[in-house]
Amino acid sequence: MPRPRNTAARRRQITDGLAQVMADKSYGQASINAIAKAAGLGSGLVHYHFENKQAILVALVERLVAGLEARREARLAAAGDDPWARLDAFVDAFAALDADADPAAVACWSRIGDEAARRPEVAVPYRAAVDRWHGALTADMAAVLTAEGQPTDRAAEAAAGLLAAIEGAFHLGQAAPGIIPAGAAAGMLKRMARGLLSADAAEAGR
Amino acid sequence: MPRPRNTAARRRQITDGLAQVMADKSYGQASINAIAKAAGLGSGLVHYHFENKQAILVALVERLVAGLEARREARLAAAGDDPWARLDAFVDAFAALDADADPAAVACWSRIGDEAARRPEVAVPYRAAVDRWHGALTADMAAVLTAEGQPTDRAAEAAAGLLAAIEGAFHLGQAAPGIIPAGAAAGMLKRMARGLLSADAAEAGR
Amino acid sequence: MPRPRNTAARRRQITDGLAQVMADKSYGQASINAIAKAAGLGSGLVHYHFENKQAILVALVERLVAGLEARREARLAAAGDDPWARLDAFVDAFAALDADADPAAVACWSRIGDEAARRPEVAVPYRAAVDRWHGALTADMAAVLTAEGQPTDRAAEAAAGLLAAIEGAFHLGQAAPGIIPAGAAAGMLKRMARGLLSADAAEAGR
Amino acid sequence: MPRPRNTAARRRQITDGLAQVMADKSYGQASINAIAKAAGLGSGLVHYHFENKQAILVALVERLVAGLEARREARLAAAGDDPWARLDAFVDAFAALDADADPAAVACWSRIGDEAARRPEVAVPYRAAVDRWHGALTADMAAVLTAEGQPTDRAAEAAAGLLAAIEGAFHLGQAAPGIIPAGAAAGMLKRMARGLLSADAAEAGR
DNA sequence: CATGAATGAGAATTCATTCAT
DNA sequence: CATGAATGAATTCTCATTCAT
Repeated sequence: MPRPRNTAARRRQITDGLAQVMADKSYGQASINAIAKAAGLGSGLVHYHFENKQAILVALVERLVAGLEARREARLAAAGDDPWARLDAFVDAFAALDADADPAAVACWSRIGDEAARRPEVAVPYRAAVDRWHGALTADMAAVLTAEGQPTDRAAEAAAGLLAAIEGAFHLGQAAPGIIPAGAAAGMLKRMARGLLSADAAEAGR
Repeated sequence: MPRPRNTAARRRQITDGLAQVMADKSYGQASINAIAKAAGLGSGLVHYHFENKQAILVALVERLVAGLEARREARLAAAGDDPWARLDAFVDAFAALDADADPAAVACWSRIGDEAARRPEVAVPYRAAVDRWHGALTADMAAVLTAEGQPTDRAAEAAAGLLAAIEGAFHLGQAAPGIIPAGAAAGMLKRMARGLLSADAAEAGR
Repeated sequence: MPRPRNTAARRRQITDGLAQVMADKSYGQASINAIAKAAGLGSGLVHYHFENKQAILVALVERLVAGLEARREARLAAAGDDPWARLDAFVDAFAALDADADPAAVACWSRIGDEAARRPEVAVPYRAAVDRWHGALTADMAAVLTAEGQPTDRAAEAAAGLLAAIEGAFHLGQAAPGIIPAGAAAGMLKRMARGLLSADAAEAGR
Repeated sequence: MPRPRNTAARRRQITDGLAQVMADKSYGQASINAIAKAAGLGSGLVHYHFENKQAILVALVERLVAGLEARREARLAAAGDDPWARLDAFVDAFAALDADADPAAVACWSRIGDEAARRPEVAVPYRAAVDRWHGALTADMAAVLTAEGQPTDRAAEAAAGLLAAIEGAFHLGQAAPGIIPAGAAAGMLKRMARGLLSADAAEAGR
């Protein structure tokens, strides 16, 4: 009659705690004590459930990625096969993160890329997600280009551009709040996507 | 006969040191000792020339901003009054940072927005620069829209979108190297700018 | 119907676990969790069977001592009353620890003296055993000296010397493996014992 | 006009502090704070002068080894070429450690072998010293055997035996104080050396 | 008896900042 | 101005011990 296992719930509490702290502080400033306090747990328990601090960040990245992908899946189901609708589903999945109930997630995501650039363990799930998204976007964009009778060789680059714009919207939203009007992000990103795929604009930038 | 003043040179050495260290580590991980070593100076000297560590970051932000604005000024002179050329000058000024000799500056800039979001002192010069650029871009974009007979009310939002995309290109370049093909950033950004300003795309995103 | 008692078996499992862990780590580095894992038990159970961590070490010392004395008893039975044979039985009992199946015990023993020097509770059984062995050795050595017509006043000192050499063989075997050739320890120790008891060598060291 | 360098003196203070603490506690129990207090320094300074705690131990080992070798050199000069005298010089160099002013060094040395067995960095200087001493002892013992017309093939093993006995005298002196009478160690060890080299004893241990 | 979660004190280590020279 | 030593608080991590089940 041992105490029932609750590792999954505790790990979730702790990653939530990190997300809350990272809404105000950087990952480096998020002390284990602050995370534990935000999670309502003793500090020793954090290291009982996680090997080290970085492992919490990795788990948080995995959770945020899974959440984003779940949002996208939900919207893709409604989009059917229309390639523009599929692109919009992608953008909306990210923009909805902003609109939805989890402001901590937004603040975190804008910081995670930087941590990934310096910490190989964090880079693994981050980069895997980015590559997955880049592949999916490239396919959707190629479908758009094909439907419009254009060559598809610019699809990968255009997908990278849209990813960059999405990431940038998160970052700018954190670093310079108010510059992007509330609710404007999704429309902005869709217009940029259209610019990336437009035949007219193809010659811009030589 | 007083020793000749060399404060300006020393401050430059030290901000350079910070930039070098921040190419590999986050600001939080950049210790004063590491900065001093990268600058080729004794560690005690750092606090003689700077009140505290954050002041170095502020000075670095100011220097990077000044550099970017100098690049833009140089290109604007060549652009004359053509509004599209002025927009391209903006994009090129940032993209050139990438192409130019200073990879440390690129790595730093992608990190500075995050620090600005958490540190009021850093936010001051960062936000001032972003606001300045946003105003200039808004004006340039309004000029484009006017020239094309469109209403200018979307100019501010479009300017925010382009800024976001520029920032995003820096961030994605650091966090997921290789996703954006080398040399492709400027063209990508210009196409996105055209998308933001296109009459056709105006209805995208409802 | 009460659950059958298994305390003795559990205590044995746990002291075995400590011995295994101490073959690789020092006592200080042997955590309760590691001991429990090596014993194949849950960590909470350790403190059910032992008051505290040090009690495990004390129990282990008692077990190793009992094992050594059992080996000596077995060999003494074969040695009869011949004083040289009794001395050899002592040496062989220790050297056999080395040759026998329990390398963990060897590694432990070389560490236990050090712990005994710092922890009174551990010192109690350790010191008692050493004193017992010293007394037995002194008697055996006195018998040898008497048989050879020499005075017995050097017996106690000689016994201490042999004990030191035995301990030293364990320590050196751990700290500098290979210095003592495999299988050479027993012969070496017996020759040293003869040196300690030799009439010729009596004047050495003034 | 910088503050004068005093790193060497500080490192010496700190290794002395470790030696003092290790007279009462094991290395594992010797906290940085305790070492710093024993050295009369702030705890932060310890890590300014040493990379980490283990580096202090390594430096201490090197210092103790150097001290022992200096003692031996001094005695060797007086011993001339007489092989017995050279052997006695070795034993006396170690036994004098006991008699001399530094009881902390004795307590440390008895512990260092154990640490060396578990920590590769500590093993390097320890093992190097042991190998050096083993080589020197082997040569001296071979000279003795040659002078007495015996074959020299047992010299290396005899040297290992004497080293073991010396180490054992340190350990037993710590773990069971009083067993070895004060001042008796050197004579004991010399008699054991004679036993190891005696023609009569050669057949002992079969 | 048994399990594994929980606690909290203490350990090593880092580092911005201050100071003596 | 400049150097590098010194300080002490903060941080991550470990772990014996206790507890709920």
